[in-house]
Amino acid sequence: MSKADRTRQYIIEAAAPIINKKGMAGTSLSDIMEATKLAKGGIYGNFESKEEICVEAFLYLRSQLANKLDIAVSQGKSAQDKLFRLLDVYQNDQSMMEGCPILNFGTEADDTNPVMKEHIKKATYSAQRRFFNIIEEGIKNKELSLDVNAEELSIKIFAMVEGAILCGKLVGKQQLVIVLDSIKDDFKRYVL
Amino acid sequence: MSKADRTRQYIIEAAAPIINKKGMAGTSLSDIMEATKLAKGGIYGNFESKEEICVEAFLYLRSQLANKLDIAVSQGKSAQDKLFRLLDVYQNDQSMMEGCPILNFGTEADDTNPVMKEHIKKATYSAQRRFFNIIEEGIKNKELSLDVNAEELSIKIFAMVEGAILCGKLVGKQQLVIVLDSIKDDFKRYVL
DNA sequence: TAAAAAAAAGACCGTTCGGTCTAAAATTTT
DNA sequence: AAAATTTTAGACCGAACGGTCTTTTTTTTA
Repeated sequence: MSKADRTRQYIIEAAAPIINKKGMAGTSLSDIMEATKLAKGGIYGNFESKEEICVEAFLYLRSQLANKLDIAVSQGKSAQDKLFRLLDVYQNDQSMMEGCPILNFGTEADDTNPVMKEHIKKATYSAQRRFFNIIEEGIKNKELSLDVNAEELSIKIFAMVEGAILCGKLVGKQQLVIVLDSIKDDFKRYVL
Repeated sequence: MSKADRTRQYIIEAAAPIINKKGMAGTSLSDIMEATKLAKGGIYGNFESKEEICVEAFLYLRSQLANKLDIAVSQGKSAQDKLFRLLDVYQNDQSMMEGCPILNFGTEADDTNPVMKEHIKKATYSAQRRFFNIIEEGIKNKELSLDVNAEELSIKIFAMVEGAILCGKLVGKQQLVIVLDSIKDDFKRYVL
């Protein structure tokens, strides 16, 4: 790994939380210079635009979160256990404190930035697929009622989680907890 | 209504959809000048900062949407009818096409703009209260099961709606429809 | 309709923006 | 360790930013 590769990664990791918090338009190059303690040359030697940094920052945050979620799922012993552990990451993980990157980047990019939007769309699909896989496997293993529609339910749960995160940020964490708990309660109805 | 009052309102109405779409940081004064066909003096004679325009734009969008939602509710003949009409506005109304202002402004303001955040918090409460009132009245009128928790359910439905709008923007309208339909299905379980 | 008051135009301000480029510094290769 | 290469610093660029102020135009009052 060359010096440049390490610096590039360092910049991404330093910039990502700032961009996630202040938004893409709201984050200036000087914010990134300050966070990295690097001068302009150090930044632009490794990236060709602010936009590229934003894209990489999103991909980084998304993969960080995805790793944690995947680990939580893999530790679950049943469909219900997997789902509950997954939701607990959304509820408690430190890196979620500044909000889900899909939510933060998604609301800003949807109307303005087609490249970014495509990345976010893919991230959304894969987040939904994580729920889908749990449900489908649960059905296959006869843990869950046969009449659950895995596709619809996974989309619904994803929407609730994102809505819950929004409520949590706007009103207070108690609303996040209320919604995530009610996802769990709803899910139990399908467990055989 | 003085000329200034009319111009002020005109600026708000012209700027609001742009700010809703491009974000507060992403909307420049020249964007607003272009949309209003007004010069700087015309803008700054009526507002003292871009921030003030953003706040007024949010309050305008919020009240426009609230009116439509309130009308839909008032036309409903039962708790279920009221809720379904309300959800149909979220699903079909033209002004929703560029996204819910609570979602758009909320994700941007939560970490950066305390004044704005307070307005959004209030808007969130009142959006949740609209669901709450329908549910509580439904219980009172013996249309709904006594064991529904109106507070939790209203928060949950709100979260689902916001999540649904996000999914609709990121992936496609079909996901909005799937989630809103499943809110309806869930609700029917409580109808006596 | 003339005088007074209010509102809008647009030149202007300093600052910050994203981005470039050369020279210096650090790293890598030999 | 010396030479060659890569990487970083930071001065510099034009453009665009939010915001001010004086002048002109429009509206209101008399």
